[in-house]
Amino acid sequence: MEGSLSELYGNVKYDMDMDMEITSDNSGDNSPFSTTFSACASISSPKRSRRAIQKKVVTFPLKEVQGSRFKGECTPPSDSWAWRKYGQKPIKGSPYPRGYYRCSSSKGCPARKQVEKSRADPNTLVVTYSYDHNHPWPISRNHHQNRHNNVVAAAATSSAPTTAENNNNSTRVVSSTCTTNNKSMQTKIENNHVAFQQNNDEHDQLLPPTDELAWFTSDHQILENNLLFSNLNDLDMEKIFPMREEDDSLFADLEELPECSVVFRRAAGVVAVEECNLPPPTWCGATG
DNA sequence: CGTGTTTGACCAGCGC
DNA sequence: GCGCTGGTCAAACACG
Repeated sequence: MEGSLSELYGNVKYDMDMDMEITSDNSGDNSPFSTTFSACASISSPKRSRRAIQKKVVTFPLKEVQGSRFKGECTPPSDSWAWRKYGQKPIKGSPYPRGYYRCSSSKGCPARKQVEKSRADPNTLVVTYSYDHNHPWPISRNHHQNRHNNVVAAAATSSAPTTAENNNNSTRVVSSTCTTNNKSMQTKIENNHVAFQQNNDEHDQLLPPTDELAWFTSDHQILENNLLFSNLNDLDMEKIFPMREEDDSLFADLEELPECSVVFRRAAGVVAVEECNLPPPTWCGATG
């Protein structure tokens, strides 16, 4: 959950150098999460190397975690990634052990994360993600297919003309199909794709624009930013957000999307995220 | 059988 | 060089 949480929620800190820190304050954001990027002393990468690499720290209020399906001591909240625990160590000065996880979504993936309770606040769970700083932060379960796109072009087909941006020969297209007459919904979608474009240089991820709406994939995989729904099972989701017949026609237009595309939907709208001009994979090696 | 967890051992970095 | 600390390995085990 964190990958997206980091971008979608909370106060974000960038610490790209040992002594430099850039803080971005999302004022007005009610998010309970906070995120820190840093490139100080290290975790992982080359074996046992402590060289400087980029890492990202996300804190979760433990009550939020416990309120979801992820209950228990230091169980990390879901980030729609597959993580495999490979170690746990007691940390000096902290009454709580630190769990070590590596990404198991793809063979050879260098992504790591550490999970521990905050020693200062036992009600806070601290998750530290670490990657080689040339690599994007993984966000969705499909990151291995989609991570290598660093430009976003957004188009709301319901109301706005298709726009596209190109950078580094890589393009991502976000097309929003609105099926409702609800003007408020259309406005939200339009605002979303604008925000998505504005932030695309930092968002090497395959997610629809961030908003207060609840987006999830067509197969009811709940997106990371929907903690409220994270404790619902597929049956519950089907009851709450039934796949209507008319949705099939909506998705018919998406048949031309590349195989790596992910379709996000909502109760009254559909967002298709399309990947174009995929460059060769540079990170995990495994792609769709 | 494949995947994930547990846990003791191993090893690199760092401070003294 | 030595010891401490933290990150990783890998065997054993659990589970579906």
